[in-house]
Amino acid sequence: MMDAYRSILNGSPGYTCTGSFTSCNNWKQDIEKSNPDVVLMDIEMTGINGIKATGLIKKEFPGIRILIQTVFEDDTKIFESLCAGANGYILKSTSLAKMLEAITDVQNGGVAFNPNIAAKVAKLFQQFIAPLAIVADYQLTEREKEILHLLTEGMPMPRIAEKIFLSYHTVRDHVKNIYQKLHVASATEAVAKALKEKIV
Amino acid sequence: MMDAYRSILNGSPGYTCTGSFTSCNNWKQDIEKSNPDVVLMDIEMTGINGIKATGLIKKEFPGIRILIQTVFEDDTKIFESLCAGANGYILKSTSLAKMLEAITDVQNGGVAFNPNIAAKVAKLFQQFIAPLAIVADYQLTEREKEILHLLTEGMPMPRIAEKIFLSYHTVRDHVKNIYQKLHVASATEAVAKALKEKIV
DNA sequence: TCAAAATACCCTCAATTGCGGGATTGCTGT
DNA sequence: ACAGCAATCCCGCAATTGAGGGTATTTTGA
Repeated sequence: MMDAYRSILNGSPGYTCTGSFTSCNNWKQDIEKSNPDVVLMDIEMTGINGIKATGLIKKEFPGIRILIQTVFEDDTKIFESLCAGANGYILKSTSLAKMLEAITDVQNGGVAFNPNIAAKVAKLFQQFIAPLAIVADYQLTEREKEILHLLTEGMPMPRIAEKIFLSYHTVRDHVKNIYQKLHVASATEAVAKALKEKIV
Repeated sequence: MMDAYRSILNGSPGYTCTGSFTSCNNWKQDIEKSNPDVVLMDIEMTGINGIKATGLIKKEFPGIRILIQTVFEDDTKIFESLCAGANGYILKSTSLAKMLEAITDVQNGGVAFNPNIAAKVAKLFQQFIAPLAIVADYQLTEREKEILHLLTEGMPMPRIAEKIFLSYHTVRDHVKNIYQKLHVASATEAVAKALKEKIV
């Protein structure tokens, strides 16, 4: 398998395989010895897996570009690869021409995704970011926001009163109003809503 | 310009241009009349801009796939397009062959990015999502996680006890242990920590 | 196999909170 | 000028919570 890739790459003008390794156990020496522009990384590996290795290599050699190549198409792996700093994620089923194209793209500073992988990335993006973008407005006054913020720090009302030089009673009144505006009935609920809908 | 695209598409086997419009002011009728598989969307438009239009179309016609095509390459536009539900983002400088390929990919359920756009998407991903992924581990047991979760819903302990068929006392014991493990001293603090560090 | 967890249950007391009232001041918009 | 509202202060009662004690069963790992 490895030798197949090696032959293909070396047989393609413009590409040279500077090394191939079956494990990431000696990744540091391997990288230093073969000195690649682009690493074709397999996720499924004994010992250190490809995603972990990607993180390690990126930390040690930020200039090296890493293209993940795998049979897996699941969200978690894609997610983790992106977090680890991978410069691309292509499936092993990808045609040779596309693979060489991806390597070139990655070497030129781009990031390569299969269209269906890109779809998953976009989906992940929407899943995680879109909820963050909706900032609900409950018309809280400045005081109320201030107190709500201190509540989200876990500060009990007596402490809050001391901190912002208000009477304990006043703080409790503000909290009462906050509950009304947020339609909640307890501090934990208010804090949860504040953090989930990032009102703080 | 528009006519150029129309001719190119109609001249390419497998592609048909069912309509082209200079604004998104009548997007609904336009879509209904032309009934496209894929919309090639321009961001720069008078009236409703392409990103807003993408959001509107996606809401009204979830099945229609939208490929953003623009001269802009800035992070904000890419970010917004993704949030609006775009199925691709390619530059106008993209070659014709690549553009047709992108349209096909998008029609087949994929998402199309130029390699450098994909690089920006990956960067955005790492910027916004990776920080969210650091999940602190406080060695909570299943029960504790369950109860902590209910706390983050704003449920008071007596209700939690009913809900999970435990004695009120037991729930309080678990909560005590949670406080110990999270190094907090109140429900609001625990909820705040749980949500901020997404332990839930 | 045996100790350590996890799980479950119970009690008490003081602190905190939720909720119902009532009151004053100062600013804003009509 | 006056209603409306934010902001401030106060009281009391009942419910909930935090912190301290104690016990027993089951599961789990060294």
